[in-house]
Amino acid sequence: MTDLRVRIAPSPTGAVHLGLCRTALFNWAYAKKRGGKFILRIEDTDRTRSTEESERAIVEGLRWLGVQWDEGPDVGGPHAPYRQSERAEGHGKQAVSLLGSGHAYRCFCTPERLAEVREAQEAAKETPRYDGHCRGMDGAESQRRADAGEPFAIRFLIPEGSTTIHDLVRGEVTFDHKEIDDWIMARRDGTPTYNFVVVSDDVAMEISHVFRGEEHLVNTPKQLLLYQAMGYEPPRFAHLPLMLGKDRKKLSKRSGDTSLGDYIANGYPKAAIVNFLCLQGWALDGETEVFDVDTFVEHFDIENVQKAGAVFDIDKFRWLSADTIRRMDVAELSQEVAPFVIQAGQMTADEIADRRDWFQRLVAGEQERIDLFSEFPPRVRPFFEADDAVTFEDQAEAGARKHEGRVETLGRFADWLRGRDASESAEAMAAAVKDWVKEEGLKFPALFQPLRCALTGMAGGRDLFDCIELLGRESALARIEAGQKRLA
RNA sequence: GGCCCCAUCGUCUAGUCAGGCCUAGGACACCAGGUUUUCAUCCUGGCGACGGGGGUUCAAAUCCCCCUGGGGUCACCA
Repeated sequence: MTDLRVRIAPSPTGAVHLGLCRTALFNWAYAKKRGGKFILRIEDTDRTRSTEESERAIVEGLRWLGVQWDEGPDVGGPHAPYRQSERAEGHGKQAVSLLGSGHAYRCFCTPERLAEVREAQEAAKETPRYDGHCRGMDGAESQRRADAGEPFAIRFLIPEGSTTIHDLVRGEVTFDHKEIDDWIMARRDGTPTYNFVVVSDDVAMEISHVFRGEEHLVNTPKQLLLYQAMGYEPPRFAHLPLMLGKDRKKLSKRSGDTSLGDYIANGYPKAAIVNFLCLQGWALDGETEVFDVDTFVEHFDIENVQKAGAVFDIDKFRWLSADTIRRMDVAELSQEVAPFVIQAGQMTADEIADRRDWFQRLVAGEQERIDLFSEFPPRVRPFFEADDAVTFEDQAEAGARKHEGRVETLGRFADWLRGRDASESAEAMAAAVKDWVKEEGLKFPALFQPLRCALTGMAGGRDLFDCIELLGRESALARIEAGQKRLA
């Protein structure tokens, strides 16, 4: 049996799309489970659109996700180089040999002529396709014109017949060759095109399985024919269902954020991103929604991949994020949330380190209240405001003002608080205050709403005695005093 | 439009390949209760689907055909 080798071959032409991430995850998991190799190859055949920056983003993004490649442009490997633009030599030789064997031919048609043909076909409501103008050209003439320096592209000659794909998720799919154009393998400038290099490089890198998005299904017969022409055994193919937007069309920027970077910036935990992506087109057992990446690797099989497209459900993604956050331990969550706090200018990295316990306590109180890391800073804003300038949100202030004796109640509470042992825990205080409220003949909201407003300016949130402890008694008392004035 | 793919709750899906265990299971969302100092968490319950029509069969969500619907693709992009 030949070695199991899979690859992901992204083109570095933009942000790291979630679809790429999912395809990478599926390929990687498949290889990992079976002891195969996972290869990263940069498909930069489009020199004008490819950028180094994008390549860097892909390498960083996929690495962040946790998929590790055994061979790639950054780590090298036995089949280097792993950047297609650096493999031109092999491509050129193959094109020439295909020309010699009659599987390909020179096409001297100008882009202008091709455009005219296409326009005429469209006007006649025909399917646009190459009209085969140069297909039957005499070999000698072709050679003569080439020698004379006339520019030409190289087209692959599609023979008569049909091709059947044995797709691992879709079964057999047959294409009549009449439907396939004599496609261009090499442009007039000599550079090879995708359908050509992808086959050439997959052969060179001994790729055994090609798992990619469904949009590539119709390319597959072209590639299969090329494998045949070159005399190589093709890999096994599997076409993954597309990830769809709310509009049920291929997920694109129109329907929302599509790049990995967007979700990282929005504070989705890595585990949630991975988990969610795994659920797009695949399910563990239909019952278990939450699982880690090791479990995914353990259970993933290409045969169990869904055929129908999967609509990207942001609500479920968000829920998965929230669930992941709730299950983290506080130290870990603190670390994840710290960059967002720093970015918001609330604390510096040093301050976070110096006040580690305080910070973790701050985080612990929000663990069940945030769905995304990015939601943390706005929720703890009051803890970074001046005691006499806490931002009162409308709802909080309105709630506080409902209570007639609010100013007096706050005053009496302040007195009560001053009388408590300064080292008393928040838990003990919370218990004690209930008795006090009863003694005072108050209802809970009559104290808690004005108090919460004075302390945090918010209508809801963590336990108030937790707030007091976080603030420190002095600051808490200052806020109550300021609140008495502001709520008068 | 041609070709190709697909079709279970609004969404992600289990069940389909090996027809009966399915009066179709889980999750998100939504609704209603409960817990709670608020918010949130959490718990309980509810709503909710085999696109339609023909077959095959004792029996079909599962097999076959047609229709309908959705998607992909038709570049000297990948």
